[in-house]
Amino acid sequence: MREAVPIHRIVVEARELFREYGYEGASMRDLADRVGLRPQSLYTRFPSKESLVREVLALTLDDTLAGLPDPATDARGAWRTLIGRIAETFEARGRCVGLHLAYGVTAQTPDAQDAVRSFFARLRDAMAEILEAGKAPEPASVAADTLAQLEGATLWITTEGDMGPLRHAVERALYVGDLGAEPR
Amino acid sequence: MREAVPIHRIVVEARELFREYGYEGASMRDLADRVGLRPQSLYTRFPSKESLVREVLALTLDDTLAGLPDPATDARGAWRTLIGRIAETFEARGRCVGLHLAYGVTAQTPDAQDAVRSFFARLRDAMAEILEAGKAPEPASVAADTLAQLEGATLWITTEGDMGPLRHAVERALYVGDLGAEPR
DNA sequence: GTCTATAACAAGATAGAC
DNA sequence: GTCTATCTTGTTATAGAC
Repeated sequence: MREAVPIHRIVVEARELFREYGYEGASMRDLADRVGLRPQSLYTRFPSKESLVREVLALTLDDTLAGLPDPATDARGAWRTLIGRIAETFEARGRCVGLHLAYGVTAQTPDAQDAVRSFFARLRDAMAEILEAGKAPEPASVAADTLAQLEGATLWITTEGDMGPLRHAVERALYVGDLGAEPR
Repeated sequence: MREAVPIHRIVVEARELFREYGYEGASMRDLADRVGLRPQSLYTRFPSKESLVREVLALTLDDTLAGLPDPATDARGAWRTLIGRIAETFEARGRCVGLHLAYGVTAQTPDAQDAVRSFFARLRDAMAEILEAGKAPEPASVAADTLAQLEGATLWITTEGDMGPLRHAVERALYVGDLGAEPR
């Protein structure tokens, strides 16, 4: 009897595929190959390819937000850690799964579309909460703008391997999160 | 004998499909349906689906840059017109074809990948040229950052229909292009 | 240039044995 | 939980008539 493949492993590999190839470009066959299963065996763990989107984004949100410093006592540290995590992932992987899925899922997969919307809304809200705890003005708007700038910078990583725009986006992000800290 | 379908029409419809569904998600059958042809007839006009990427992006670059004010005599006007065109397209269509293709084409379609890289490099260079004519500092870097910020803002249009981040990105873009104009 | 017909293949998903 | 086998559909692309 063969060792059962951990579900976490499947979701992690699915994330790699979605990030690199997008929703349409990722196939259940490729995923099965990566985890050493037959394609059909995936369907005993997940009802459909579409359902993988929610799993992938739930894992990613958890990776991003778990164990952050408490915004109430260390808003600046929470902000810097969060921005750092996002930027590190973009640098290491070259792109964002969430953005690829945001562009890649359509009304034909409404559950996946909802999962994407929910993912970004939660991430933005977590960012806004930190900014608010740090007494930054317009936290919701600034959170959305900051996330957009980080995401947009992945364009240059993907097309040219240029990390410059991401680094600039990180600098701007750290600056807006510094309000309330000692003056510079 | 039936009227021949203009090639421009096919490329325009291909652009809509690529923008909405991405490279993998767009099918030659869908494209054929849109222009009123059989899928097979497309192959007398284009050697492959991959070749459409270059055509679509060439058309888009032309739409974006054609007839701009001369940067040498009106850098501020050229910049404002260019940013306005990009932003209008993003607002009207909700997303950017170029970004969808940047994420969506892989090493398996190297010609398409090169077309995407070339598209963004040319657009950035055109923006940098305008900034340089307007005596803005670090034109190449600022051009790349500006384009990244506009692109990133489409995340919120796609997921939530929120135009706020795009409008903020436009404001920042117009600000950096105002250097050299009368002080504010 | 467009058509009909078809090739050659890969996709997501299901049934039932072990 | 994983397997073999199979179904159904959709994909890009080609051959040849008109």
